[in-house]
Amino acid sequence: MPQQDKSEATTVTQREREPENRERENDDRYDAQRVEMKWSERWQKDPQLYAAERDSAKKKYYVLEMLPYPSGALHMGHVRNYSIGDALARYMWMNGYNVLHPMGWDSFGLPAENAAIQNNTPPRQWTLGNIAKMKAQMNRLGFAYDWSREVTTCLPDYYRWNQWFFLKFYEKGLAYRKKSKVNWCPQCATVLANEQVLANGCCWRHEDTLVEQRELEQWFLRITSYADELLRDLDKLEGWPEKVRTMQRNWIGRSEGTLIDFKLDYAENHKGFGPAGSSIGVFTTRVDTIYGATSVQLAPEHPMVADLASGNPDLRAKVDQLIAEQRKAKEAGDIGEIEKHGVFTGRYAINPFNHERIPVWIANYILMDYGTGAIMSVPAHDDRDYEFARKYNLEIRLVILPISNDPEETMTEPMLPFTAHDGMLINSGPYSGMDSADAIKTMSRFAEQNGFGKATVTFRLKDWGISRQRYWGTPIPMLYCEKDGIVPVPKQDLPVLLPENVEITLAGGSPLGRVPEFVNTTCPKCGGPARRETDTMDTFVDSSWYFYRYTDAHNAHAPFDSKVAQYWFPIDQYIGGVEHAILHLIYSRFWTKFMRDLGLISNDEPVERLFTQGMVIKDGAKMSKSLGNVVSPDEMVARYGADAARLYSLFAAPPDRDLDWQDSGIEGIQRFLGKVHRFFKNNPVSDNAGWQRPLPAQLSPSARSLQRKLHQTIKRVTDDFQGRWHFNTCISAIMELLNEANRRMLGSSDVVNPVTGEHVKGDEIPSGLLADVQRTLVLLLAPFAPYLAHELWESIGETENLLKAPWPQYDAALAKEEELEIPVQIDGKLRGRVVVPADAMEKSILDAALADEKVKSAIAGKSIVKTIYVPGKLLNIVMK
RNA sequence: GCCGGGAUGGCGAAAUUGGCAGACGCAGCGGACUUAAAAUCCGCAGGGGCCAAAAGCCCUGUGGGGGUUCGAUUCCCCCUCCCGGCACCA
Repeated sequence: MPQQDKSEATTVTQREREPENRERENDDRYDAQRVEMKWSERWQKDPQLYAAERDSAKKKYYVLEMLPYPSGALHMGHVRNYSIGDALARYMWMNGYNVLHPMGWDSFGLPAENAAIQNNTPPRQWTLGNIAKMKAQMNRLGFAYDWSREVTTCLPDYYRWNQWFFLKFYEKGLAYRKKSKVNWCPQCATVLANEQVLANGCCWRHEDTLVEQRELEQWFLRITSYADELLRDLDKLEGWPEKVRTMQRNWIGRSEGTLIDFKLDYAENHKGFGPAGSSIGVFTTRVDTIYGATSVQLAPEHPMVADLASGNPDLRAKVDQLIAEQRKAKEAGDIGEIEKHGVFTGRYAINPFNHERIPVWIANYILMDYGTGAIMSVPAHDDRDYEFARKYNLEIRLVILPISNDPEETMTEPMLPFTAHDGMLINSGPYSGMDSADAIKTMSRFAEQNGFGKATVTFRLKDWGISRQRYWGTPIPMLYCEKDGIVPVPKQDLPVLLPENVEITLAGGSPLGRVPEFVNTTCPKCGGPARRETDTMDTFVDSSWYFYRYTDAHNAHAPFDSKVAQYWFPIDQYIGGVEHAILHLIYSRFWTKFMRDLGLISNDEPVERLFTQGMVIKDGAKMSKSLGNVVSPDEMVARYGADAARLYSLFAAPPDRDLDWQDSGIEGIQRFLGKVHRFFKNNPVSDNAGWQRPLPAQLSPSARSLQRKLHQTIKRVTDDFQGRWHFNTCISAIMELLNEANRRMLGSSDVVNPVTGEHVKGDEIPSGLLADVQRTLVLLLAPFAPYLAHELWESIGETENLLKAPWPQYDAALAKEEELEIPVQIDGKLRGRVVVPADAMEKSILDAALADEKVKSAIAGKSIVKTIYVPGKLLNIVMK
């Protein structure tokens, strides 16, 4: 093998550095570092290598991995994510698809500002430096990306289109301003992100300063306008994990119910009503229980509370305490377990159905941001209301009885609270006797006809607040003019550039507000002085549509060309961590629907198939600096090579499960790669061998068995790619093929035993079959271990580009077993085995089984009741 | 508390989901090669018992308990523990 000699020569310098290696003239260890560097250099010289084809007649395939935040270095989760995507991209190339496999950088965000303060480096410089480092890591790992389409979200040629989209949202009435709460640290005098608020509610930099809530005017996108469609279309996403669809369904949280107005009792309000008005709007899904309402409960932050507490410092103080309890529970994430507290306001409201006067309470378990922030409390038919009523001795009134198929049970008093939805009304005036479903409809209609309510649908989903009081993000392209008010930046003036050389401190509010040349501008309407918006956009804006930009990454006139996007979309396979199951994936879906309504695209959904991979953990815990269990990809690549790191991340667990990283495991993979390499080196195929598949009739039983294994392996690997993506079993199958081939070749006269040097005469493996096995091994390995695969491909004299070489096909007839070993069970217990021809009938198998000594002794003295034969699998004889 | 996902040898896992439990790999043990080691190759290996040992045979075993079935890791009911998500959603 001439290539072998050449490559030996290139390692001379390395050998001189390690003298003991000189003795290893016959050392056949695989030098992964040398081979990988060689190919990496070659690949990077050809920028067109992984480029998607334009105007291709092939079928398209868009495979995408979630783009990383350029934190400075890849972690093992990235390696796993990209190894999955890269294997798929390579497999699809080999199957003749026009593959789009791009990569980019989600490069705006908080860490760049933190780094700027710590290292006194401008965010842009820090970010672009990290991108360069991580890109080099990706190239070293051998990921096949079309870098000509690279998207970097922090650059103006990308974020100008964020601004463009924002103006489109504004034009369509889907972007609006409203007051909203932010975390405010009085020491820093600035807004904090949630992650900058410690668990005890204090500032991350001032651990004894309590974070306050402040109201600021902020921009919102009206995602709720699409709530119904976002929910409905989840049913169409059959290529998504059911888990993610369920999570999104719950997140959108549609519920049908009724709005009912409870008027405050005027007699109690002789002073008149406050700014919040004279009635409390309540949302309920169970208007049928309204005759059982014995109080109205307000969220502590409900506008009415301010009216009721004005001039009542005692009440005000109690309310403030409820607010504090609620906030604490929310921050700790256990709002579901809050210890229920409430306070009676001293006022009453009127139930519009029975004109009953019921007390108005304020309670810490009522949330302002769901429904109307007020409920009617029906203790007999709601768990939480029941618990609250028991605690404060409020009346509990039964108004629903169970309906049962068993007449005995119907009309008996149920255990309280009785929350089933299919009951019958009692004590409910004219509605008594109706079933719940009918009553809900009839009572909603009655409320609507009488002007005190209506049937309605509410969502848990809230509008998307996109304003951030930070520097490193897309400037929101809006102006504030004294004369004309809020004025959008004209589209021809985009992009609104993020100024450079801004001093980043964490104090004093939004950094852009301190740059006069940014803030001060002129109004495009009146020419008078105007102020720019100084908030920037949430980085989820960037990631909501970046995958469209990949299709046309250098378009200077539009976010992308519609025709080009139409060709590539929807994304055929999207791969990423399950932590993005809600926010990123719901915003992306929203953005797609908005773009469709603008006429930019014609798909309703961005992603056809979604795959959520498991986490990479170490010693049973998530990798983190504080635990000291971080595994660095660079170190793994330096020690074992990129192929080994990639292969191990696919082999150690099925990709949807968590992966517990073990260094000893990757050593095993390194051994396997060396074994593959040695198999080729020890079994060179003579030049004229070719790789025509030998016919089975020409083969000895031993050779035939190797051929069978070969075709079975192709089938297993192919099936797993088509189906469930259990790459761990794909790789096991390839290992088995190699083991089998090694065993057979060791017995073949073609080769000497590498250890003993003996020639062992055994079964002849014809070189045609050997060539077939070697060629197929390379092809099967190509998606998983591209470096070694390319090296071996070249070493067997192939000149075609392995990247586009056709994926091997298996022959079902050659894969079929000729003989089967059928386990024989007596009463379900294994008692023997018989070897039969693959096409044997049940009768002959039974005869063979009954002739077996062990079976004979097991059935002695009993009689056969029946036999069950599962073709090709098992024979069970049932005795009596 | 709710929703979702899990639990299989010393470890990661497999059994394409009613049909031989533990493929493949790690760690381990024994052997070959070597002055020795590394590397490599071959073999053993769920647990327990019968047995001096081996061969062989038997019992038992997929978080726990029950059920359906000729047969259950797989289906049904109950329970325990672990991971992820969350919003007491009216």
